Amino acid sequence: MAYSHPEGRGRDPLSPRKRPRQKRSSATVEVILDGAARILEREGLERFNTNAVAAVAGVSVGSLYQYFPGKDALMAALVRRDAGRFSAEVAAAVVERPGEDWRAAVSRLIAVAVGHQLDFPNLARILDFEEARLPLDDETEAAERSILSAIVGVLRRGGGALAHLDLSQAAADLLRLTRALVDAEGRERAPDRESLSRRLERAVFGYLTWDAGAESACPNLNAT
Amino acid sequence: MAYSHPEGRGRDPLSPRKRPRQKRSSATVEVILDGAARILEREGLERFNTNAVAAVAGVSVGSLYQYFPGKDALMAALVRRDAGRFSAEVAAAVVERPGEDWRAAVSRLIAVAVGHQLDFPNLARILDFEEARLPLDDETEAAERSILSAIVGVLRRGGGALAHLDLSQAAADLLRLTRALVDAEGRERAPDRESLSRRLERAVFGYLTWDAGAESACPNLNAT
DNA sequence: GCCATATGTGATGGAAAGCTCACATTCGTG
DNA sequence: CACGAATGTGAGCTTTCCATCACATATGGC
Repeated sequence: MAYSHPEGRGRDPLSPRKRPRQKRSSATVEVILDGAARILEREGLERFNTNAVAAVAGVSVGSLYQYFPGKDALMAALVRRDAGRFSAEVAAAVVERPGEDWRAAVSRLIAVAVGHQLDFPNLARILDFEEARLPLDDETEAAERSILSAIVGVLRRGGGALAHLDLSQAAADLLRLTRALVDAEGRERAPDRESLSRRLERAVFGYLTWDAGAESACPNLNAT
Repeated sequence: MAYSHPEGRGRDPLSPRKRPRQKRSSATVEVILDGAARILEREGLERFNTNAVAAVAGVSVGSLYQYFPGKDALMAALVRRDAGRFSAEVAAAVVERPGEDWRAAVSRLIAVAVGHQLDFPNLARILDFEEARLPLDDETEAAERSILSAIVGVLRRGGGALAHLDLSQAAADLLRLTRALVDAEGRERAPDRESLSRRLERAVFGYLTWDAGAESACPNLNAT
């Protein structure tokens, strides 16, 4: 269910080469993706090559090339898998609880981002970087759109308080901003999820609620 | 003045191999760095290799290897040069104008970041990415520290309004957050400096002034 | 168990990139 | 201009890695 094109034997260097038809081969594909993810997390982009991935995955290069036409296709598949997972987590987080404030949903989104990216911080950073380089396939793009519209949906619950914002732009900004701070925390020797979450809420709610003209109307904010 | 070690012929794979002694060779080093920057900006990390850099720079590979022991040293030199430049721009921006509000200095910092990163957005993004991988030399690290402490210095002028913040942490967060949003804007087809600056001010001042408990005390911020 | 198909293997061809070295050229100085 | 030192050159050696293919093994329906 993760492959979007028919059996196009074609020449698209990013689409998977063929769809696994038996359990065995689906398992192989998963093992390869896991191996690739592991190398990116532990060794970095530099050591990411098809031979190393196959070796770590415990399969032969030949098997890898049965399913992926090249290195970039493997990368694209990783991006797609990750985007899909993140999208699903986001979708789960934005389900509205009865009577809750929209801010609660935003906090859950922050928690999802932290949980998702901080487990494999190097991998997350590399995928983020590579995503900018690779032409995204339909599935990945759909996942990204789904993430953004979920965020927009939550912001809409903010009603008048956020009426002055371009919600699409805000969603995109908040996503990038969050990823950046989580990335940075992931590079620390001792990432502190608590501190990070507090700073993220500050950044996110700050972005959402700051009003250029309102400071002077709010004495507690600019006590010089 | 850009090289920190004596004539250590040693084996440090990141330090420049030798210091240029004549004008001619200093020019060569500059041309090489410019070529490297140009390739990163226009072709990306993938096509960044010593042969291509030498070709674009109009020198032979041999010349390149006279001054840089390897590809990573070249990259490190680019990072160092960029960090130095940015640090200088920041230092100029934080000079206090008589009677000005600290917010004016923050705005100047934002403008500096935008100006610095948006001219060569791909290069900026790649250098940022690679900086996380390379062990930074003393000079680069000093430049980074200088940037952070300049920011902290500006935040100190905020006085009581920012008293509740960990200023070092805030400076680091704001820098990362700003870089992330500028990067993203740089990838757009038609980067909009105006819109970007507005959103950056929102993000930065929002981060600085948001107070978890203050919303309900400020009616204009949460009109549901 | 048999066969067609799917899947797995890894030696190997070939291309790309890192880097060196023997030699050529230019510079600065007397 | 003469000479040593600094700098520049690029063919080509070496290493790394992408990718294929001829062949081997496994699977599932009959």
